[in-house]
Amino acid sequence: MADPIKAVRGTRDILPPDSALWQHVEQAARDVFQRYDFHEIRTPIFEDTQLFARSVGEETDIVSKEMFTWEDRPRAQSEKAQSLTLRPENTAGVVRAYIEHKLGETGKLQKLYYIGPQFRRERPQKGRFRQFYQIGAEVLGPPSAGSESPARDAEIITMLAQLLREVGIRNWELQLNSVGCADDRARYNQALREALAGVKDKMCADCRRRAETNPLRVLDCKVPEDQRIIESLPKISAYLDEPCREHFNEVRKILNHVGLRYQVNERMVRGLDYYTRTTFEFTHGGLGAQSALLGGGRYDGLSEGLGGPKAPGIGFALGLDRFVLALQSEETVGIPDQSPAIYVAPLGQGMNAEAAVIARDLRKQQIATELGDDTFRAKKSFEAAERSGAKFILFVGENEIASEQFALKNLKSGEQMTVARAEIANKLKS
RNA sequence: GUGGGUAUAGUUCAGUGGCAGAACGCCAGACUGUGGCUCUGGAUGUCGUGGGUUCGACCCCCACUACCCACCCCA
Repeated sequence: MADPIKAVRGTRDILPPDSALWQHVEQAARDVFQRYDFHEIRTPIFEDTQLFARSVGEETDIVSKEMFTWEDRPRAQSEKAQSLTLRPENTAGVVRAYIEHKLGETGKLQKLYYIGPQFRRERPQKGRFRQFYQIGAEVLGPPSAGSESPARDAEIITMLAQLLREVGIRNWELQLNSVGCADDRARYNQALREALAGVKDKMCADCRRRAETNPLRVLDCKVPEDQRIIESLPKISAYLDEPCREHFNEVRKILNHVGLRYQVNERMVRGLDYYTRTTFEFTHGGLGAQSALLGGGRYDGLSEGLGGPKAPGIGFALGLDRFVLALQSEETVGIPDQSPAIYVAPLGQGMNAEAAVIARDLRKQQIATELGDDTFRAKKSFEAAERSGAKFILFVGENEIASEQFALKNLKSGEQMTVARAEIANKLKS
């Protein structure tokens, strides 16, 4: 026999009953988004490779080594070959759609959310997959619509805290930072580079390398011996210009006022080039090394970088895979019960047809119903009913059909009653 | 891309250089209209793949593959 085909590395199947947990998170997100006036956008799963190169950044790990990219060969003389890429994140696609459909011309603030798979060709580990799922939201629009306001930053972060609460994740921490505008970051990068030149020889091998390639990454180092040196390096806050400083202060002021706990972490570094000003990350203790539950930030120059109008924005992406892991690590949250309310058991020859009518009618009345078949004895029906998780079992036999009175039994309590055909649904609802 | 760990029944896992195991689960019967208990019986399988050592390898050696964890990076 030929070798069976398996799911490719870094991909997986989400099976019942786990899929119920995924639906629970997705539903909670849609509910919260609705209340904050966010609306769903669905963008393509693959895009022109250039979209990600120009937004996420050519030099980032994501673009330089983690994308699934292929050449789409021309199929007619008139077609040109095009480099396509499975989306490694969704913000670029949303901003592309914003530009393409001239959403800025409406003058209205766009508040958009998405739910869907993303793809990065990384080595899989706990909480990290090659096909993974993100829920995200973006607020963007022309500055006249208020897109630049710190109120938007605070609103998004407040919404996330509410989402976490409603999903049932308790054990989280919020870290906040401002990376300033492009000029601020350039000056800070320069300052870091100079400061590191003197001390990097005393640091770990990774830091020595990062001091050259990407000084910001040094701040992320976890080697204990390096921490004192890192503490002595210049802080980003000292390099923010006045408008950026004020913006960040206002975000913090609002968050303080709504009573959200957070930590300013000047060492929090995010790996996408488009972030400006506010950046944030919610972390969770139950996730192993990949502790970031969700992350996001402001991207005031992204639209222009993609050839669009000025359209400041802020957004986030949360890792659905990691949300589910976090939920599973907090024992208080169980898998939602999706079992049927009733198991309809035909008893004896020729009862399948009668049972099918009853099951159809129950389902019409919004009762989740499982239907057996008449190859089973009564005992087998009970066993199948138990396995289905149904709370009730209904027997459909010759006696019942003749009398129009049905035996309805509560599988948990053992209580049994006789009910008329028309009353079955009512009994279940009561 | 680098490092470490693991690979035996549907699942969780024991195991020994000489017959392939347990628990749970599954199937059948006792028991063809009222179960959950019990009893009896049954099937669990390329011991990840390929090679080597050996009279003999699931076990020792080598290679490969897959999965897990970590680095890196991120959600």
